[in-house]
Amino acid sequence: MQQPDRDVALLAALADPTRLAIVRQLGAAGEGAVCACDFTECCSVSQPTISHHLRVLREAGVLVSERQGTNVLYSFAPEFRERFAGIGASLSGLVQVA
Amino acid sequence: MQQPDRDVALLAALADPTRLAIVRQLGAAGEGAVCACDFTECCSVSQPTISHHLRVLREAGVLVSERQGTNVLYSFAPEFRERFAGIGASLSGLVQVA
DNA sequence: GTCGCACATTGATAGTTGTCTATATAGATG
DNA sequence: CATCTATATAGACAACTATCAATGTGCGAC
Repeated sequence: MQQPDRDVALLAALADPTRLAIVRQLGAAGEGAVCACDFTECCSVSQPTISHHLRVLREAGVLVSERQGTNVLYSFAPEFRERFAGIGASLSGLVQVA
Repeated sequence: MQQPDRDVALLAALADPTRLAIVRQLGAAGEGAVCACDFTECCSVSQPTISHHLRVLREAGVLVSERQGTNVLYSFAPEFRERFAGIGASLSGLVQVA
């Protein structure tokens, strides 16, 4: 065991079929935010489970949330793309353009 | 889209501190291959544990192995960089160039 | 052959995690 | 206030996984 690695946490957050489906749905939606209620369709899991996965993605720095009335809108964290690309670069000299 | 399982497996393979350290050490070594015996230093885990992690990375398509006498050399799988970049692209429209 | 080295496999165990049901909170509305 | 809707949290449980000690396998040297 070593000190908490932020990159490991980011990769672990994405390394789940439900969470990857959530993030892909958000990516397909473009730059905008998506209501939490819209994530219940894509994956056949219960609402609390979706909420749990959204929390994991939030705490890993993948997503950010914003209340709007009774709904909660989710969008990519500002630093996410750069961080993911940075991991690729550190792994294999991958060069990336946002 | 249709087969998130392979991508999930790739991300899960990288989402471990020991395995990420292995892959980073390999990335730092440039294009060449690295002997399995050289991975025992970076992480304070036993030899069977390293062997287990190398197997996970191999089966996920991150690394390939090649025997050379009593040693086993590990290097990046040919498709790894492209696959990792493709995941980033599918997530957030990230464009990456190898 | 057999000895020693490098790596892989097995079996067991402790810790982590994804999932559920049940319940709680926050906000809008009448 | 009462109530409905949309998320979040709590607690429990099954499944998975990282790890180790012990053992097995493959290869070169003597």
